[in-house]
Order: sequence, then C-alpha cells, then structure tokens
Amino acid sequence: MSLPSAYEAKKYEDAIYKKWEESGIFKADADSNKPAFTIAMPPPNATGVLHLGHAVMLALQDILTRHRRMKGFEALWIPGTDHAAIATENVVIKKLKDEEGIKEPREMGRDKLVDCIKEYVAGSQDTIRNQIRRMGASCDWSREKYTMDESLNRMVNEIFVNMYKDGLIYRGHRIVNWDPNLKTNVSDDEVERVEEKAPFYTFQYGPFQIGTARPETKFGDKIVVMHPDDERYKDYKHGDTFEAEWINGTITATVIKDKAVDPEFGTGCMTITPWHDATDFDIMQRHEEIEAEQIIDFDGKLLKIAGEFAGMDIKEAREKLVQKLDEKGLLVSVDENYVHNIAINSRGKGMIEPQIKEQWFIDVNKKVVEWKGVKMSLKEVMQDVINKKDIKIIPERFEKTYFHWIDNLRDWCISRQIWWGHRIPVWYKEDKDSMDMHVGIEAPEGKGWEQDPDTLDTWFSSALWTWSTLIDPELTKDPSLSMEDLLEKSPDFIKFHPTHVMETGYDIIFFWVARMILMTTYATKEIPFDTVYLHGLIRTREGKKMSKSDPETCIDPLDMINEYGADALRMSMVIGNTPGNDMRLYEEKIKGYRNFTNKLWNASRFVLGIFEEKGLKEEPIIDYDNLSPADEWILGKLNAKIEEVDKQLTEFNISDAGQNMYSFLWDDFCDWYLELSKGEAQNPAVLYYVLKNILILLHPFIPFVTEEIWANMPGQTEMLIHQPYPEVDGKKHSQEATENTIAIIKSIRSMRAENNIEPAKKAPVIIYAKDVDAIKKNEAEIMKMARVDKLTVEKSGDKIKNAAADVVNGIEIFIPLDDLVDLEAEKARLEKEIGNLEGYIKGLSGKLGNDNFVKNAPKEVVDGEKAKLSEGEEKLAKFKEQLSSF
RNA sequence: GGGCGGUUAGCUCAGUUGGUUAGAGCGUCUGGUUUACACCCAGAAGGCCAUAGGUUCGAAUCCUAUACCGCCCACCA
Repeated sequence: MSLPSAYEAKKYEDAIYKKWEESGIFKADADSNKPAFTIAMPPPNATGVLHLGHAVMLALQDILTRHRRMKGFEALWIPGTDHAAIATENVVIKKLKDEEGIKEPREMGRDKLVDCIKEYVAGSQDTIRNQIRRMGASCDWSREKYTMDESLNRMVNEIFVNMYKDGLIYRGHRIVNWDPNLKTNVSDDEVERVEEKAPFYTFQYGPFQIGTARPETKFGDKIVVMHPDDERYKDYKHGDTFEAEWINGTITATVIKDKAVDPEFGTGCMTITPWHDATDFDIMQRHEEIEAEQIIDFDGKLLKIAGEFAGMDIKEAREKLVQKLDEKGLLVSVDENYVHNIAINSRGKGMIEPQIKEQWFIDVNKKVVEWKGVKMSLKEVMQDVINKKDIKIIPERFEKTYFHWIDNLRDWCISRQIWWGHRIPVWYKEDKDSMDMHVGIEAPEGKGWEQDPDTLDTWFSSALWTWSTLIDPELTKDPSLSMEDLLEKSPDFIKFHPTHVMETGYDIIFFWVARMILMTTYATKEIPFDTVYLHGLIRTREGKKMSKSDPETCIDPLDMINEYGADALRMSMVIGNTPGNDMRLYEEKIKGYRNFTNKLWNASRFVLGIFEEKGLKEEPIIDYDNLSPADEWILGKLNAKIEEVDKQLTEFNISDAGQNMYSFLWDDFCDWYLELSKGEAQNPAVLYYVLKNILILLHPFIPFVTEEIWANMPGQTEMLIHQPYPEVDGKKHSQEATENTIAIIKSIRSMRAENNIEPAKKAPVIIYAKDVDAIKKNEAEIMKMARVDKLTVEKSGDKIKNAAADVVNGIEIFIPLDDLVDLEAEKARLEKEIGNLEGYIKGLSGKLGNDNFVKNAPKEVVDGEKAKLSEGEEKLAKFKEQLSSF
C-alpha cells in the first residue's frame, strides 16, 4: 500500500458514491425502531442544472443527514425534482420555435405540447440527478419524487376538492397580474418591481387636469377621482357629471370622491381605469356607479374602444395618442424626469399588464380550518404555529418577516393559463361560463363535460412536498380511499412526518415555506417540519448576485468539483456561512479547502505508514496506563471535540462545527501531536484511535476523502458511512504538561525570531519552573521542536542578564544572548498585567456577589464564573511573585 | 412610506445571556527540504471593532441617535 502524496478527488469520488448507494445505507426503513430524522429536499427544477444555490443546500442537508444517521437516527432525506410550470413550458416553447422552426407551438394543441414537455423533462431529468450525486448527497433515491408524479397529482386533486368543499377555494373575477408575453397570470409574490424613467403627462380633462404615465389606458375613462377634502375641488360634488372633449370625441364624465387619492401628488385628481390597475379596481369596488371596461386585450393590443388606435401595440399607441391629444390642445405638460416602479414578471421578465379575469383563489381569511380543536382561518393557523413555537425559524429574525407577510397577505390566486402543470379538477357542462360546474377528480357521468383549461400554480403542488412524497404511490391508485385513508395507511408518512428540518434559501420563505405550512396543516393536521433553517444567497467576491450570463463572476459548481473535489466545495460553502446571511464565494476559498482535504490525506498517509511499519493488522487497544503527556493531551482534546461538534451540529451551528474540526485536525493533530510523536514517543494505538475518530467526525463535511482513507485503515471492514458517532472515552486526561510544553516551544521559537537567531541554528535554553520533573519529561520534544542544543531545567535561579526572557504559565524561559534584555519593559508589562487582573477579579467577584445572578443564571454558568475567578486569583498571585523577584 | 440586516486586519468572514492581550482563512513580509504534506513548516507585521452619546468596575457585545451599504414589503395615478 502506498498512497500518492496528493489527494486527487476526481479519481475516487464517483466510485465511492456508487459503493454507498449500492450498500443501501441511503435507504431509510419505515419499520425501524430508531427515531426518525427527515429532511425533504427542496426539489430543483427537473430540467435545470446544478448551481451554487443547490450546492449549498445539498452540502448543508447532507451534513445534517450524515450526522444524524451516525447518531443513530433513522435518517431519511427524500430527493426529488420540480416541474417548474411556467419556466419549463417556456423553455420548451422556445426550443420548439428555435430548433424545430415551429412558429406558434401552442397551435399543436394541448395534448401534443404537453407530450413534448414531458419528453423534454424525461430526457433532461437525469442531468440534475447525477449532479446531485456528484455533491455526495446521501439521499434516498428509492423514494425519489417528482412534483408531477401520478401519486402527487392525486394529492393535489384531493386537496383542491376538499378545500372547495370547505369553501376555501372559490372562483371569481379579480384583477390579476397578467403577463401578455407568457399569456398567463402570476401571483402577487412573483411580481417584481423595477424603477423606470417614463414621461409623466398632464392632460386637460373637462375642467380638470389629470396626470398619468400611461395615457394608452385612458380611452374609456369616464370617471375623475379626487380626495373628498381637497379644497381645490370643493365646488364639485360626488356624482356630478360634466362634458369633456377627449381622445375620440366628447364624453360625459362623472366626479367621484375617494380617499385613495393623494392630494399632494400631481394635480390631486386622476381618471381611473379599473380593468387595468389594481388601485383603480379597489376604488371601483367602493363605488357602485363605476363600471370597468377592458381597453387592452390579453395579447397587449388595444381593443375596439380605442377607435383608430385599435389593434395597435400599447407602446406604439402611446406616442401617437399623446401627439393627437397635443394637437387637440389637451396636453398641458410633460415631465420627462418622472421615475416610477413598473411591474414585471419575475419568471420571464416580461411586463405585467393588470387585467380583470376569472380565476381560482384560496381564501385565507375564512374561519373554517380546524386546528388544535379551534376553527381558524388559514392565516391564523400560519400565525399560530410560529407563535406557539411549534415551528422554529433559524435565524429567528425571519419570524418578523414572516408575520409581516401574513399581515399583508391577500387571497392566493392559484390558477394559471398555461398547459404544463396540475390541471384544475373542475368540469363544465358546455363551456367555462356555464352554470353547470362539477368539482371532482373525475368528470361526472354523461357527455359534454369539459375540464377547466387552467393549471395550478407550481407552488400549490410544491406546498404539499413534505408529505405528498411520503404517501405510498400504490395506495393512490385506489380511488375509493379518502385523503385520511391515504395518510393513515402510508407507513412512510406515519414514521417520517412531520419532517425535522426544512433547509432552504430565505428568498423563498413566502413562496414556499409559508405555503407548506398553510397546505400541510390543512391537509394533514400536522406541521410540515419543526425547524426551518434558512441559508443565505451565494454572491460573488464583490457581493453581486451570480448570473449565468456573466461567466467571469459566475462559478459553476461542477467545474469546482472537477478541479478541487466535492469535499472542498462542500467545506467552502459551509464554513463562514451563517443562517440568513449572504455569503461570498470565490475560487481561492475553495482551493483553500482543497488544501485541507489534502492535509488530511497526508496526515493519514503518515499515520498509515507507521501502522504498516509496525505490522498493524487490526485496531489496537490503548494501554491507558502508559500514555505520554502528548497522548493524554490529544485524547483530552478529542473528547472535547466529540462533544462540542455534536452539540454544534445538533444546534445547527454548522459553520462552527466545521471550523472546529478544521482547527482540530490541522493545528492540534498535525502541527502538534504528529510532530511530537515523531521519534521514540510514537503510540500507534493512540494514533489509530484519534485518526479513526477524526475521520468519523469529519465525514459529514468531507465524506469522500474520509471514506477513501478509511478503506486503508487496518482492520476496518465496514464503510465509514456506517460508523456510529464516537463517544468520549470517559477518562480524565491531564493536558497541562503538553500545554506547557507547547507554550514553551512557541515561546522559544518566537524569542528566536525576535532576536534573529537563525532557525537552523541551535541555541542553549535555561528554564526555571516549580515542577522540574514535568518539564524534564518532555525535554526531548522541546529540544527537537525548538531546536535547542542545551536545555537546563531548574527549580529557580538567578536572573540571566544577557538573555531573551519570557514567562509562560509561570515558567521562566531564558535564551542567553550577547545583547541586553530590557528588564524595565518586562517589569512594566507585569505591572500592567496585574492591574488588568485586579479589575477582572473585582468585576467577577461583583457578579458573583450579586444574588440575582447566582439565583437566576444556570448552574454551569455560575460555576464557570467561579472557576474563572479562582484561576484569575491564582494568576494574580503568580504575577505578583514574579514582580517581587525583580 | 414601512420593516429587516450589515459596517470588526489589505480581502472574505467568525466573535455564543458583557469579562484578562478581539480571532480564523486568504493575501503581504522574513526565514526554512527537519521520518507525511511546498496543496507544506516556523515566525512577523497589520484593528480607535462605522461615528457620537449613554448604562457598567468593565462594552465589538446592551440602550439612544447619526451616516453609509444591502435586502424585503407597500395600490402613489
């Protein structure tokens, strides 16, 4: 056995993953006696490719899953993909246009287009699956789900029908966010607003002057609105009518007073277009006399009402219209510097044109949901589970954001006018407007029933994700089973739901997290998860969003895996990444963690070499009665790390846990223990024990390299991924001797550097210490690692005048020099130390003298403070003694 | 307009109910082939913890303002 001196991740990763997968360890058992730990993986777009957002979520979730699995949980991590309705339909339509030369793919008809999309998805789904594997994700592929699976479709339909029966789903004419480009409406959350500079026009409108940035909507305006208290317009009463010369001749207009108008803005009065503006729509609803009229069609072209402008694209019409009004003498002024927010669709980036349309909605205010025995509205349930701490959000501050969103939440529009998605389970006798409507999974008996052409918002099906994935697909084929039956008869649902952690980006807390809470509490009467862990977004070194269009700053995770290995990428995404905060990522950082995996590789290579030399064939047993101070030290440190890292991972301090292990391996194990154990002092049993546990502790973070090294550990027959989490050895290890040794070595090294004693050169050193024997035990190590050629250790002695001097832990160290040392500076330093310590002790005694603190603080804290106090007092005494010796 | 975050070393970031001399990685500088590792080892320099007040024996940490940066939400035509 001889391993290469550099770890090349590429050579090993794929084979290791295959072995894990084939071993069946990813597969969770619903019959197991172990407690369950479940994560539902946020499903990436089925047709997508892996990006850094996926990489970070996979790294975090895999760490948690592997840790809990080692801790003895029945760990289930369910993978899956999302059908991403609008996005996918667009991609395929675009493809058909560009590649197949089909001008209007929708003319193929619904069934054909949906088939094309299905085919495309099936063909590209493997890409993302394999990319998830390359990250090392230990998810249960046997349970993989797709949001368009038959079984999930059954759940979607069941919920829709149940919600309809409960009166939570209704159909109505509302103003919606219409995207003329994609020919569908989108939910409020999917609308983005961007600033745009546009001319702001003021027109004469009868006796009034009205302002608008959108003259092309004004054709049918017959209502002028102003604030009821506006003094300027007090002569005009609500309901007054007047004649006005307008775009296409004279019209009769009506005055309406409404508080929605801001008197400070523009002229303080405006005309309204309820069909194409949400504010205007609201005003209309308050005044019966207003009627809405459609001006712009669903393709973004002007309708008949526009007269000579009919059929024109709105952008084109605007200029011509302004010109016409100008010619008629109705244009009062133009403000070219006006800036306003325009609405765009966050999906396709097309402009949003508000339209009135009949749509399906979920009522969030109706109090018909039974939760904990009380009838509540969906909103109230969503608030309750967070208020009552049934669900914990990390970081906590996002609870505020969540509540704020709920306060402003309006009914959720769930229908979409696209073809790709779960179809609405509603049937009409003749046409959509017919009164003969049936809500149900199957069409009713008889001829002439047509299904609603609309599909459901993607988030409707995603919202069921934590549990729809756990329903037994076989059961869903039986139409006689009710929703409750399906839940009660599915072993996975019983064992693994509610899930434990929902780990996702904070950017989809509304889209997804909130909706999962809404739908899951309604459907299952359970919470979907008990902890929400929100990671931040990955940004470039400059703090900008990474965009694919800019390859300079955009990092492709697959390139990084190829170059540095999945382990290095995982580590770099996790360390320094705190929940809720964005993180900047750049190649050097990943490279740094590649160096870390290599460090582990080489340290292991060294240790394995020792085993080979000693002919070790199986795991040795430590002889606790014959341990060197260094052995005691590293065993003590290891015990501490086992506890700390476990606590950190349990409490979701993933970054801290990673850093903790990073420094344990590099600083403690490599830089001190391995160095100290070169030579005679080597203890293979301790080396084995510590390395073994390091591999286990690091495995959740860097699973590949640890597994590969593990395969070379003598006597280990089972893979590392199967190992239980280590326990402390239950022994007390005194670490003082080695800590002193390290401090002495560091001090000597540092003094040498300060005094320009060449590193290669050896020098004599004199040490005064109370416990001479303890230091003499480590004499060899000190001499070797600090390059000392003559070491004198004595209980005490005269001050050495011509020497570099230092005091660590009460041990005085001198390197005799030709130059003089500044004794005065040393004295001043000590005096300062003593001053500081006295303050420190005073403060601590004050705290401990405070009854409130002693009573209320946890016992460990009080004990900790007491320990600190006595430690401080000891040190103070030492320093005082030293000062008196001057 | 409302809300939330950030401001700590040249860069990217930690900093856990306030506690001795504020940490890490990268970068920089100096020196180094010593039984693994140059993807390495040893050492050094570098911080008025954004600013101004306050509470406290003691503040990066708690409070109050201010400034700059970022994000989210909101119907100003």
